[in-house]
Amino acid sequence: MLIAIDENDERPMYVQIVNQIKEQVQSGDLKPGDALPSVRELGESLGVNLHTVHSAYKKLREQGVVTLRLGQRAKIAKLRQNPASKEEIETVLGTRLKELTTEAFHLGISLDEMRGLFEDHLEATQHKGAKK
Amino acid sequence: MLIAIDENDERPMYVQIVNQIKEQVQSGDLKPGDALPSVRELGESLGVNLHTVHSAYKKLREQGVVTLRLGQRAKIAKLRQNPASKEEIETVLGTRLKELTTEAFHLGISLDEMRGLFEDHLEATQHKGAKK
Amino acid sequence: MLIAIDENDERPMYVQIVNQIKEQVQSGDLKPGDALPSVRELGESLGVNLHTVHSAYKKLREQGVVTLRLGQRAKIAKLRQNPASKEEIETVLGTRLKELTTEAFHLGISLDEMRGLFEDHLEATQHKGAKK
Amino acid sequence: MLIAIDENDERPMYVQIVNQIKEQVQSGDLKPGDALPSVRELGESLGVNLHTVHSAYKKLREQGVVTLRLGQRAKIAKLRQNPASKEEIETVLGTRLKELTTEAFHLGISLDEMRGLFEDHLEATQHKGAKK
DNA sequence: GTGGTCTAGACCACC
DNA sequence: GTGGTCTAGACCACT
Repeated sequence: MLIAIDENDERPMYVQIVNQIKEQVQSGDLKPGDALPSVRELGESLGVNLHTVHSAYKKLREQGVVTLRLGQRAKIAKLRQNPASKEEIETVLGTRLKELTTEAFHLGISLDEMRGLFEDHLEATQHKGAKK
Repeated sequence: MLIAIDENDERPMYVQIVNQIKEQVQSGDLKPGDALPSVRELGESLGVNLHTVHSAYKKLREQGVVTLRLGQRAKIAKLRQNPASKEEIETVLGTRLKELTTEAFHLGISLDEMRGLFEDHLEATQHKGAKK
Repeated sequence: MLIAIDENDERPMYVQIVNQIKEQVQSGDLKPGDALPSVRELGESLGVNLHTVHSAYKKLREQGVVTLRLGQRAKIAKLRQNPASKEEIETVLGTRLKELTTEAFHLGISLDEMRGLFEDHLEATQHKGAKK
Repeated sequence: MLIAIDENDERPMYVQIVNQIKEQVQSGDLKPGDALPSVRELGESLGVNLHTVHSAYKKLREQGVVTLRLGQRAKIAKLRQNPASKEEIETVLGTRLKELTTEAFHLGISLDEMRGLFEDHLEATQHKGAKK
């Protein structure tokens, strides 16, 4: 469990924690059934309020990434079997994709360069997943 | 100038305005030199306070998308000629790309499907840009 | 944190706040990681609205001088390691240098006197930085 | 008389006009007694309102750079004989010098580099003055 | 009429 | 408690 708060990242701390845990699930560092550190442990090691860690865990439960049970540690949930509906995918990812390319455009990047960046990223992700 | 505030969109109104104007610059609907509506006009037509529009315009200026000068309407700035540094690109887009694929993973989408979505979006963007 | 609004200074209050904080970072009175007063506190102590302080803090964030995160006090950011590009330096400082000497000329000051003034100022700055 | 409004320069147009005329007086392009273009001429050639040019000329008169007489063109005034008092110099230039070095500091420029920049600028100014 | 600054007060999300 | 957003209304400087 390597989680770190990036001071330069302006997003709320709990969002950073959520994202990093989700990334570790994706990469395979965390597998279904694995226990997460207790709220207290993680809070201490990150130097943040327990409250903050707790709201991160709650968010992860909402998204079906972890399961929480009173008195027990949070556990990574089973991966979802059935993929989201096309509609949901479009709503959640479509907007973000659009914004990503708009952002790229205003940074002066061509669509082809963007494509390259995306491919590189996808490959890196695949390899990372493979080696685990 | 077609801008609309989506009440269901949880992001701040001024961010929605910023994004939509940036999209219109990307699509070619707005070209360098074009004048934007005054903060009062746009505010009225959107049913929001002029200050909200103003903060959107300020954000756009920060990002080099528009130029603001006292006494004159906001104008679309000329497009940046030299693309951002590799570093900046990586910081700004890299993180977002990573999160996008993580999001996709947790929606149960394979990387190949993700690639398809991305390609579709890129093509749509290219055609839109071309037809203008 | 000694900040004061100069009523005779025609520049906006928020700019004065920005400048004074940047000076204190330069002099070493404020160091990376140091927390700034809350917008409410500083506003009260200066006798200005908290929004005025807030817009100063936002400007400082734009310039990379402070980091802002919801729920936490503004903090002095770590100093930039890699200096600005020659281009940026020329645009930002070149114009101001040019105007400074033009101003000096019209005040009847010779370039040599100007040089003296500049040297004096530079030395004063160095000593101030050194003694901290 | 080569004057141009820089669209990227956020300062008021009249300020840009004022500065450019003062620079041309400094460089020797404009000499005491020289007539400036009429408000109408300059306004047309710059594509700005007469009002804007007029307020620039008024500002120049305030600063003793030009003389205005009803029905006549603005004329470059005699250069000031007696330099400004030390006090005035310190008030006008001291603050700006301080801000310049603070700006430089936050751009990651060392005081020595700053010194170099200043020297370069001063030399360029001297040569320009000399060749006229 | 345009953007820019300031005040005032509200409510929210985060820590 | 903190900063972030939004409203509302005032006044100013610039075009």
